[in-house]
Amino acid sequence: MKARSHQQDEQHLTEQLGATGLRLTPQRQQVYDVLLHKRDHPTAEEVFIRAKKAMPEISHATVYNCLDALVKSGLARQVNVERGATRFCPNMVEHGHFHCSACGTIYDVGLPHELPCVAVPRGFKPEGYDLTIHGICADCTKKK
Amino acid sequence: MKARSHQQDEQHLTEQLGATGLRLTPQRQQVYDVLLHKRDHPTAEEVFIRAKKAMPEISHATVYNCLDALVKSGLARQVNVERGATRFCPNMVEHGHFHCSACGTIYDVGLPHELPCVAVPRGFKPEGYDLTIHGICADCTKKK
DNA sequence: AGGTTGTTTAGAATTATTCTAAATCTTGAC
DNA sequence: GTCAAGATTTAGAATAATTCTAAACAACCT
Repeated sequence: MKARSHQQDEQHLTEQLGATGLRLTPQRQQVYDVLLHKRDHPTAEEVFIRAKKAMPEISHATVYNCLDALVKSGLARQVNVERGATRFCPNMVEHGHFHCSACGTIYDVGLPHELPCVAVPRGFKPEGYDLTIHGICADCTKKK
Repeated sequence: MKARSHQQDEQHLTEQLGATGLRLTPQRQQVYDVLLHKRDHPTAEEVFIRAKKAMPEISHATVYNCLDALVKSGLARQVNVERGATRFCPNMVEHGHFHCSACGTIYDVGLPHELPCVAVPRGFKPEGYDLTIHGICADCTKKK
């Protein structure tokens, strides 16, 4: 994993947001920091709780707004593996997700390189894809 | 597509539900009929509205219960492509989904046969996977 | 400075889903 | 067949997830 200085980080954020016509605000910075800090695919609610520790005045709606801004700018991905709250993931390297149906944990997993050979019907313009594998993770397999 | 007689259908339902310890009830039959009738990946709410036409007394909670029963018994799949209500799909042949980010429509798409070569970490037990392709469908590409 | 536009805020509103307790139905034991 | 046990349905309340609204604030351009 290539480390990035704080300053580089900030510049990266500013650039990516800027390219989408959005500004880098302290709130967006904070929400992004939360995502980077613990990469456990938190829900918006969890991000809200964590962000409040460093920025107690931040509001619910702002967290949703910031998350949307990050997703639109290509700084984070939305992850929907099951009914319930959407989760967020700052890992923008191409990867899939393993969803443990026993404990609910979501793990990032690598993808084979030749995946995008899926045939979409004529005229359809694919822009990206999500792959989720459902099953039982190593921890839960052991416990049982 | 192989057609099935109504009677075969009913037997299939009874068997699949029975294998999961569940009964075939008129409500479950009705909900399944709704899914089969129009395969547009409806939300639970939409299924509720459609089911009510034939069975006005059916309740909200029952539709959720029935959908869960069908999913548990392998008669339908849940589809989560974005934030918002979960959708349902009675197509149990292996396939992926194309989600049009312009109109929101979800299309079933075929999958290449050698897909499951994704490497999951040691100790993980994969049981199934979902593939969603995001992009613009043919209709929306034309319109623009 | 002044106007415009983008962003945040608190809280209300809406949407999606689950829960609860009572009523109803099925099934198996007698 | 009748009855108890367990499964299912129902209406409505409760909860969870997300979006909306209007006012305040901030940054940017001139």
